Amino acid sequence: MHVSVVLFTSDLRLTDHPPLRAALDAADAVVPLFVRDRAVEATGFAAPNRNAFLDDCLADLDSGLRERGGRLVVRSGDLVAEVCRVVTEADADEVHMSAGHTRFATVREERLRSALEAAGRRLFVHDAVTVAVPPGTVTPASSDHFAVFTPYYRQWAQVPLRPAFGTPRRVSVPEEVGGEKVSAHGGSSEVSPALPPGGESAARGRVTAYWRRGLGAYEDTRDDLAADATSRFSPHLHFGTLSPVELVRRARRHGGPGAEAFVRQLAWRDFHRQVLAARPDAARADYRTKHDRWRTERTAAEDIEAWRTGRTGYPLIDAAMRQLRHEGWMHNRARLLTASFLAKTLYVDWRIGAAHFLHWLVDGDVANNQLNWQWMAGTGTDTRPNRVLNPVTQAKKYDPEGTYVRRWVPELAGVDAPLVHEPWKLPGLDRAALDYPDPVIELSDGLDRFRHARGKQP
DNA sequence: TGCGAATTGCT
DNA sequence: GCAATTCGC
Repeated sequence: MHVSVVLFTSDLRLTDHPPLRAALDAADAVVPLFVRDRAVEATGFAAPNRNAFLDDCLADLDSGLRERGGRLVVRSGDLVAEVCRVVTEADADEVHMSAGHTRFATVREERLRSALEAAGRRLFVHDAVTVAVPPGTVTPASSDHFAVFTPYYRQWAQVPLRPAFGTPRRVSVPEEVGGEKVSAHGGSSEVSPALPPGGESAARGRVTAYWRRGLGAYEDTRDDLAADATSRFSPHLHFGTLSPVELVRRARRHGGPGAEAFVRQLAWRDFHRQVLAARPDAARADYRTKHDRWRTERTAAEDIEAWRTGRTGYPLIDAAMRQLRHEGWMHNRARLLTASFLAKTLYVDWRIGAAHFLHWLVDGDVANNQLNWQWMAGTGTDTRPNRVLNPVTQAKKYDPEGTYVRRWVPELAGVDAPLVHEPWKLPGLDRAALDYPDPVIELSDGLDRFRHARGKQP
């Protein structure tokens, strides 16, 4: 009897899953395996919200497999060692998994390949599972990756997508392979109170609802903070409970300006991945350094703490930072504004902001998070000079009624727009009654105050 | 190789 | 509208 192993990573679904399909085609039985890799903790990118969401994903994957006559095998330890152990126990010939695009993922993949080949087994790594268009598929004439989104997108849009696979009817799993008990997360004090549920079932429910109501209006509503009309697919895309290939295909079939704008945003995921695949160090180092001498924990402790806890005195910034902690999620427009505020207005090292986001975001993703932070900090792929988003101007534009601010900052619940966005302009007595902090910095002198610290090195 | 384009801010 | 930088053709 032929047995193959499907190693699940950031692809926790049964629908449109090329490694699972290939494993089923190659063997009479498969072992669907997930390894809680101890080494992930050491990357510094693991976090309570994502661990809780992951528990939901695994529980749902397990029940999906059980409905099809199988089950999910979960192990803990060193990923390479555990996969080898399972391969031996099941006497499997081959292992199928999807490609990762961080340095951690590619190094781990190579270790696994060597270990398996030494044991006479084969590793198959599948592309186009966690992205629609894999890194390296399209490149500019002069480089191994695109550094500007628009020319990338023009080519990306021309790439023929592979067909989307359906959900397998039956998955038989050999009985002799054992694993840990799988159950949905029980919640803990570390986890955001309004964390969304994980798992492919929840993801597909969200797609159905969004396709019915949200997608058509995406172009017009995606930047409206109060409407909160975005898809909220991001955690599902991060954990792979949704397939990017399937989403792009379905959106294109749907058609219209909303679907087009939505597909364009999905292309940003692939764009950031092809940058990170070519420049893995961009997860921690400047992609294009400007030799900034950032303020740090040591020199800006109070400002950083005010930003983290949502007490900067800029209502929109504070609303967004509180939403992040409460939901483990933040509106994309708010991510740009809070990042600009920390990196450009407070002139704090983007890594400090990126680390805070990765701690709380349930969709926290090395490629998207780090490269978006770099984009906003001016060290990334955006070349435009000194782009500072003004938190008051942007608040009036994207939250004109102040609804978003009042939703997250109860101190300002009784203040109307436009003053809700600049409460320091309220008459003295009204302002004193608010119990809301004064701005940590004047917008006008923000950059000037720190610019002396910024200079080119010889 | 000159030129359009880039999740924009400020006048 | 202009700012004023870099990519990619």
